Amino acid sequence: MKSVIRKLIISSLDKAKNCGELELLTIPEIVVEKPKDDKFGDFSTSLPMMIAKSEKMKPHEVAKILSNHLKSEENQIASIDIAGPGFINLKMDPNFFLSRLSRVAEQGNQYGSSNSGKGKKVLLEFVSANPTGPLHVGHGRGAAVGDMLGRLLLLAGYDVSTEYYINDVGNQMNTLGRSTLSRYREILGVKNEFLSDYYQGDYVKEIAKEIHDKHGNEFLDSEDEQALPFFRNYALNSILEGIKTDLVSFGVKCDRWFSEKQLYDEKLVDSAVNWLREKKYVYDSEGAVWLKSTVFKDEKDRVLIKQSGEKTYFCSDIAYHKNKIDRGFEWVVDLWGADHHGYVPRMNAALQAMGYDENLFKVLLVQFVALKREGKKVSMSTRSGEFETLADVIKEVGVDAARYFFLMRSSDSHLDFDLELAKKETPENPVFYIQYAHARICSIFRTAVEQGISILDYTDVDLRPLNNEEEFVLIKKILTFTETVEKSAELLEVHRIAFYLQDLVGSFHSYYSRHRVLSSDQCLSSARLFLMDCLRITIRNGLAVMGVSAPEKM
RNA sequence: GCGCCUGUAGUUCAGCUGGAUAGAAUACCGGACUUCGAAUCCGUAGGUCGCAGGUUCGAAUCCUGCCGGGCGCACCA
Repeated sequence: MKSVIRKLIISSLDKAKNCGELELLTIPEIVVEKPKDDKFGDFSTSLPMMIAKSEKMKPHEVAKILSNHLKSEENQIASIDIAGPGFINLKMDPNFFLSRLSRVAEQGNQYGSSNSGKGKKVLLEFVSANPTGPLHVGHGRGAAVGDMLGRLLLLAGYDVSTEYYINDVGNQMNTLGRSTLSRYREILGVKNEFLSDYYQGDYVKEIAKEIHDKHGNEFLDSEDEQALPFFRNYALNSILEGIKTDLVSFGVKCDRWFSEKQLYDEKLVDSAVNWLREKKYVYDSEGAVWLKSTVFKDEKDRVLIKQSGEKTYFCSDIAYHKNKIDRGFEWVVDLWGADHHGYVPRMNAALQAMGYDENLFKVLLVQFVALKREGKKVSMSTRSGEFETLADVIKEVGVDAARYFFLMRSSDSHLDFDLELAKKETPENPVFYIQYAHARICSIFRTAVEQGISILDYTDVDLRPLNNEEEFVLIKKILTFTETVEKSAELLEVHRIAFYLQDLVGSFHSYYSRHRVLSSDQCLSSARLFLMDCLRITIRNGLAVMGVSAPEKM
């Protein structure tokens, strides 16, 4: 909607320039806003104040010129005012909104989609939790945010793929193997020490038990080095399967599972290092191989290959990101837990060393989740084994509430997840408030059918009976859905949709309590039903992009 | 010590690429069901936007300093 207004303003700027009334050597970005107070109209722009200085005119004079041109522009504008220090306020003709409302029903499940992403190829990497234990709530937030971003970018016209990077090599895999082997030996009653840096969680015992069930005492006399590969791989696969299952049951879709091991097998890590060496950003020192990341604002140079000859995690991660870009992605977005933020500068440095534009790569940091139960924080630590798993949370509060709670806050703010609140089926719980609205609208349609009131198609319905204030509040909010999606996608800010829905649905409940949709007036009933249909579509599509269900009955 | 995030109503949070009187939810209090779902609505009240300077027509928003909270600063991943 705002883009329509923006076009009108640009057109009147052109006219003013052609008439010689304005010089317009430079034109700033044209900002169209919805004024906070409705009495200022439907749209406003502060443009006169922004260009007054360069035009050497007073804001009011600029506003006068522009508003004269706007007047002749369109019959869609009901009135134009110049207000305050130099705002232009526009009030639109009711038909401006009504004609756009028809398109909502026409688009149906596609309403909200646009081409603002212009088919840009985006790769979203998210979760990528080390396969050394089950997903916990922190991963859950990353999963929910990443999955929603995928849906959001798709809706906004980006060509998006999602990926999970599996760290299936390195020390932690060995530790996992040793942990499992040690538990296995415990089952066999073989004396051995379970070291403090082993993975403490009970899931390791369960995996060991599974191995014992299938293989009995087959590894009773095996030396560590003989047995470890088997235990490592078994545990890895078992945990990975668990992660996949958790994600599926959380409604999270992942297009590709990318293995770190595969990067090594295909020699992509070596070639990335060699490539950087050719570019003179790699040097040898103290028996190790280093990247000159300080050239690109990292605080110190980083080791790629250790004295031992092993490659660092950073090293293969460079190869991975190079690979992403080689696959043709134009925007590479990573979601990381906030505890990895110190890693951002070195990754940026690595990509710049490889010669890529710094806008190509973007890290979105997802802040921590503080799980609360009856006001008390629940602690999370993989090592101690006292963590709250994602699966447990889903089991307790359900997928819808869990996803909604993860998605209702800005990713870069710390999240208090109140388990008791998420479980409540009362209006304090925001997700129920929205779902209830949807169910309530569906109920109106059921009643309409019972009463034999006809539900007209968008091509047949006469919307003119829609004329009260609350109806227009609703209509205007429905019509901002698409731009909310676009903005949310562009800024990678998922929480905007939750706030939008909360606001939209609040207006609905308020409307509902003041006006009857169904009455003896057929024309009025049809028009209002149509409005309800558009609203239902918007709520459903909004919840869908969050991955939350829109129940017809509750 | 250095770096990143953060500080807005009792609480949880929006608003942050500068705009008009700083918003919502929740809690508290007071109202509203013969009529489409009261899982709802309406109303009252609640604020030195952490503090202090600066930039300008205009600052919660940008800059600087300070204070408080979270998280990082590995030849771990």
